[in-house]
Amino acid sequence: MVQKSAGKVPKPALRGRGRPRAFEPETALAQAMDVFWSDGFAATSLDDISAATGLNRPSLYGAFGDKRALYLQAYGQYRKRVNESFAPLFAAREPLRVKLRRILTAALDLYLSGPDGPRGCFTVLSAASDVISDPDLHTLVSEAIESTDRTFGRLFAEARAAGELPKSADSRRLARMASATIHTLSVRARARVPRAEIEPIIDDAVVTICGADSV
Amino acid sequence: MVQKSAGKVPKPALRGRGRPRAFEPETALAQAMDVFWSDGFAATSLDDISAATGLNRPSLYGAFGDKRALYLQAYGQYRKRVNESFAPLFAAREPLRVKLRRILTAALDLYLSGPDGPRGCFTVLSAASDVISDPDLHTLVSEAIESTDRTFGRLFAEARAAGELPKSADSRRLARMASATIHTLSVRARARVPRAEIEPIIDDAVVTICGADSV
DNA sequence: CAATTTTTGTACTCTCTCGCATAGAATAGG
DNA sequence: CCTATTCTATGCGAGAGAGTACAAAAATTG
Repeated sequence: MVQKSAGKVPKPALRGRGRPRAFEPETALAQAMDVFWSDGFAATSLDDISAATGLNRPSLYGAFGDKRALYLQAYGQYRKRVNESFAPLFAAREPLRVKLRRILTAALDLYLSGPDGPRGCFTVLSAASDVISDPDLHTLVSEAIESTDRTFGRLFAEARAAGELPKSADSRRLARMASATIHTLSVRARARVPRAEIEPIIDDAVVTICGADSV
Repeated sequence: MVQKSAGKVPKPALRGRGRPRAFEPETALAQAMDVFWSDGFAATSLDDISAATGLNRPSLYGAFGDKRALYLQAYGQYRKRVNESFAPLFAAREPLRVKLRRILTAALDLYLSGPDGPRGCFTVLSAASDVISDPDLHTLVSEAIESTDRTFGRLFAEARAAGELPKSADSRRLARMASATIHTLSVRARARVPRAEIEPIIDDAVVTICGADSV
């Protein structure tokens, strides 16, 4: 079996004694993530992942452990990638109103993306999964939710300090509302609500959080 | 096998020719709903449902059809029951602020309830499920989301007509925000966020929608 | 080149699960 | 009382799925 990705050669660095891996774990994990993200933990078989990655099951076990461990690592990679791709949007030097709109629109783009239709937010899906009763996944998901709240909270706190929000603004409260927007975007995207019906929600959130000013 | 419910005797009305049912379909459906609601479609086996209802699989097939049909009917019953239990809250003659708080609190109560920990909203779970690609379930879930939006929309339109909201209020926009609150409550409840950390979100929503007035 | 180590691929086992076939039980009609 | 009809219960069969054993392959080290 051969990994189904571009002909990237696995980094030869740090190779040990035996036969070298014929695949990049990062790539395989990304491909596994795609399947779990579409179908969820229970409905995804290791054969599905084997097909998606081009690896056979023993290689998957050798590299990642059992199905549960693989899911946790795939979800971990999702969080890492999402954090990396959103960080510049949060750090941008733009008016709050513009920045918030860009962030929410990027989230909607992400949730509507997918090879076989919209997939929503992997964190929301993981919370909905039956595996949420697993303590390790529960920890990851809780952290993800809190992290989103905190990241929005910092954004609004800084905006208030910069005079973009009234002094009376409660940054944690605004952050919870932004997170709520994220969650409703995910639910509606996954439910295949047409994009045109979802986009007004972004307007709602921007107006509610930043005020009904012009522009 | 005997149905595991209180000793309710099945209604003898409308019985046909052959051997009568030894169980009430409504009760069995409610028990099946409980299992699906906790674990989702894929992670629930018919043996799980058989154990929960006390019926054996052929009886389930005879009464409801296959697993997918059973899920659809269980979810249908969920919607029916939820609609029935929330209707009086929407119809109550109370100030909007009080009414909205009662509705959102009842939703949170529902989402935190469950024999084995909080379960969230069945509609959100169904949207997150892999079965959302099934056209029939997709239709039911879309209807449920729209129905919630519309019900809140009517509430706010009437409140505006009664002078409880400013004439400038956009009832559909406010309805989307109330639905977003519902969705974030579900996600956080299912993720086992402690109730005390979720409740402020209800305050946020009431303030955002009804204004920051006293009381 | 031989020995060692690690990965790969095939094939296997064991369990779970869906759906159904079939026989027995309970009821209504004649 | 006998037959037709409908439900219950045991259990089968085919298949999917998770995890692993084992041998072959590919690399490093001496």
